[in-house]
Amino acid sequence: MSNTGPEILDPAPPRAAERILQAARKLFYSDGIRAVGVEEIVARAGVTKPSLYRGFGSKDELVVAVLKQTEADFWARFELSVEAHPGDARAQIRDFFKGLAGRSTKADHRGCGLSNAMVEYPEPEHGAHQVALSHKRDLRARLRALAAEMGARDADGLGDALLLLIEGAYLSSQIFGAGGPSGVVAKAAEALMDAALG
Amino acid sequence: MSNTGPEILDPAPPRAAERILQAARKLFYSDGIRAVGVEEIVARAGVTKPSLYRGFGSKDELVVAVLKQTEADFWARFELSVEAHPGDARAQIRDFFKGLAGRSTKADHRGCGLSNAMVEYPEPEHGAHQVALSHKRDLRARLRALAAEMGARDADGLGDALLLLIEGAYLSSQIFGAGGPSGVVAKAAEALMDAALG
DNA sequence: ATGGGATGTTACCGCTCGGTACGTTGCATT
DNA sequence: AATGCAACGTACCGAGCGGTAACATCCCAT
Repeated sequence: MSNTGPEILDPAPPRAAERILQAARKLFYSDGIRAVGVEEIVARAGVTKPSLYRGFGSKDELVVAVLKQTEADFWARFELSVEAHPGDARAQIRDFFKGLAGRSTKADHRGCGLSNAMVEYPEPEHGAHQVALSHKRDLRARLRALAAEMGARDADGLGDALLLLIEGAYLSSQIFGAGGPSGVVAKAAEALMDAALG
Repeated sequence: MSNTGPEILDPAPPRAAERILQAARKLFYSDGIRAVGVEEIVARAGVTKPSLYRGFGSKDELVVAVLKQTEADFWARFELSVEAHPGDARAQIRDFFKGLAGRSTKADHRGCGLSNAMVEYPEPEHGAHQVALSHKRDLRARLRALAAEMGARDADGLGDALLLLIEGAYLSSQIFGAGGPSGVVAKAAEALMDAALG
């Protein structure tokens, strides 16, 4: 009642830009980027349009900011799998695929926001395209490196094959929802690794 | 100069609706559906807007018509692989994956228009979503049936794994362009079939 | 030759989009 | 208490969207 001073439990009330970023991320992910207008974003964020354009120069810049955060979260999850099994590349991959299988078989999952952005923005000039492409290139290199680390004969081939499974799980998850083919992604990855290590 | 009669070299000038359908298909495929306006479509088709709305009730209906044609072409290609190797399910799959690998590693390839439509239209009510989903369900069933036909222990598992590779190639092709991971999709499919047949 | 379907032409509608000029609030500092 | 300043809201804009009305024209079949 009488607490008029700075809020202790929430000392930094989320700035408008942060609320916009989170609202945009949810909406872009679930509905698609082009399908969501700035009006809907600010409404969901509980702010107004000028706040969006003060924090971000344009909708496109907001899209880029959202995708960069998506990428950061991806790598955070990925490194979690890596750190869980130090020095064991195959166990790291196995761990990651296990998590992927779990996420990809949940209803309303929409795969990878970065992959989806590549579908929505084929033009190489677009910022969204560039962020997503750069991330996928990094992922490809990372998978190839892990494949080499686990001693695969054709490391690049195994890394690429694993990437195909990952992207396939992303796409299939939003096509089929729960009970889709993504349920077998971890087992398929095992089979490919078996074959490449044999 | 004096040729005012019917054109001999082009005796059946394509009806407006047909030209619109083909123009829309190219544009939707290369640029994305939401990114293309009706004005651009009729310009490319060399017709005018009322012709579009006489042949198709709305843009959404045109989208559905385009996707249905895309689906028909897909099955035509698929059956070509099947008929090329009567009674040999594994050879049929191998043939299809070979063609898939070839297409998916060409620059400017944009994967599967039906998969892309699922990304652009997550809402189950949308006609584009329904056409694409129905097709993917059919494809899943078909792959599972072929896996059973070739004697896989876990036929459903193999069929789903092959579907993951296919969708992965679709997505990867438009992410990486030429030289992408889709180049290994046929080899990966072989490895999975080997593992499932023992 | 003539009627009718399909097409082209032109102009327009309402709506929503991304984006902005300008006024208002609230809080820290002095 | 007055001031300064950053953050926010109100109200608006031009453009492009999907879609339509009304009318002229072409071409083919009868």
